[in-house]
Amino acid sequence: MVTSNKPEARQRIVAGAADMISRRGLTATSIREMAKHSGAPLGSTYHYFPDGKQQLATEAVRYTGDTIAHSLRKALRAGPAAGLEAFLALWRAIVVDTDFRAGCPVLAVAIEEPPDGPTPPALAAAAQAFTDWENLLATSLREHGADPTNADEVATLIVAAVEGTVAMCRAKHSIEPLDRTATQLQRLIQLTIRPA
Amino acid sequence: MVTSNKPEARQRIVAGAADMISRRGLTATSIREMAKHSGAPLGSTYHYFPDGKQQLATEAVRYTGDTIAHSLRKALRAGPAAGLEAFLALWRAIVVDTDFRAGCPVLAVAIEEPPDGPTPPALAAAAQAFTDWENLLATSLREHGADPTNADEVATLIVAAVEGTVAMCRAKHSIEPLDRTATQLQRLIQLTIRPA
DNA sequence: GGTAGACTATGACAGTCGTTATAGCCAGGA
DNA sequence: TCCTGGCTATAACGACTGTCATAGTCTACC
Repeated sequence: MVTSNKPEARQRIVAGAADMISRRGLTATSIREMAKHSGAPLGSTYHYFPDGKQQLATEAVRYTGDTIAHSLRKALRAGPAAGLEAFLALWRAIVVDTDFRAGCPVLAVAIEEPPDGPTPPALAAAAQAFTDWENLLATSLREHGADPTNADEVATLIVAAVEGTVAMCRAKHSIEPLDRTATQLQRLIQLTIRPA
Repeated sequence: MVTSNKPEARQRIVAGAADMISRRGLTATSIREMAKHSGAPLGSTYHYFPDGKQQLATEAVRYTGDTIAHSLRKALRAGPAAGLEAFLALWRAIVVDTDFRAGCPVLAVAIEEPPDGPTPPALAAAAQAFTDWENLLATSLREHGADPTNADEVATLIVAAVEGTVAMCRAKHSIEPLDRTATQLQRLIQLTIRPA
């Protein structure tokens, strides 16, 4: 604790914002709440993120996208099935540990109507996060013998299904949907890497 | 136009609220906007829905859940594949017709953190809508020879995947994810109703 | 004609929103 | 010692939030 922990403050705000957005959604989360949730003063958020809420939200989405991608990449070194296992475990932990209150901030940003004009950067970051995850899964599937087209389609299905299942778990206050989805997605992976 | 169209006003408000929630989310949509969006005065919303925003949101979710369930039930009479086809077409139309601005109000409500205390009725309605859709699909799968456990799991996967895919389409401003998901879900249905 | 009840118009309430401005703190280097 | 620059504290801005109360209009029936 001798060294200043100021450099970490910015990071903490981003992580806190991601958590908050994953619970409440982007528009429904105020900058004041994000600041308080990460123990930072309101003034600091505008110091670190001069472009305001939009910039903070964008960095929060990118942070989540990169964090998940990093875990996924590592797990996929043991093959697609292990990668899916880790991907599911990751979301399961988030949902269960927060008692079904938190979910995915990328999804939350994705389903908010953008204002007229150019696509807001936060929405673009959400699209990028989805694409990154899909690419990681598709590459792994191809490397294990999947037909390229099938690999792309299954990768998209996995990301979509997991995102949707997390939402269903929150609504039902149960992780059962995630267990069901897990079984079928694993079955599909086996079918995909060993072309019938 | 001789008869009064007042009885329809309430219905219009509910439908308008569902559309609005599917675009912006529940908390991010104000009662004033919902009223204006359906051409009703603000005072009328509190006349028809004395319990305020919560009641209106709940009815909007139920309305969407029932509407989709009705279409799905009808399409499933031609079998699970036809049912999935119709389910996908339905969401595709919503997403494309609104230029990727609207999605599913049930999902939108499902991912909003409830306040402390009892589960809000809108969230319960979202859970019910998901369950209804799953049951329709699972029943149809069973009726066409699927193993019961597989039927339940595949039904959950279908609902989750479609919901997630709609969100991905909105983020990417493209219906390609829906096409990919469609192909793989159809493949999975064929595999499920003809046990390997 | 008159009256009851369904619906609407209007305005207010206390609170929050995103954002900005200004002034203050408090560490580091000269 | 002073001073510079990163960070914070405080207050304010107009606009918006959910909700309610009141007064008004209009329609349908007796």
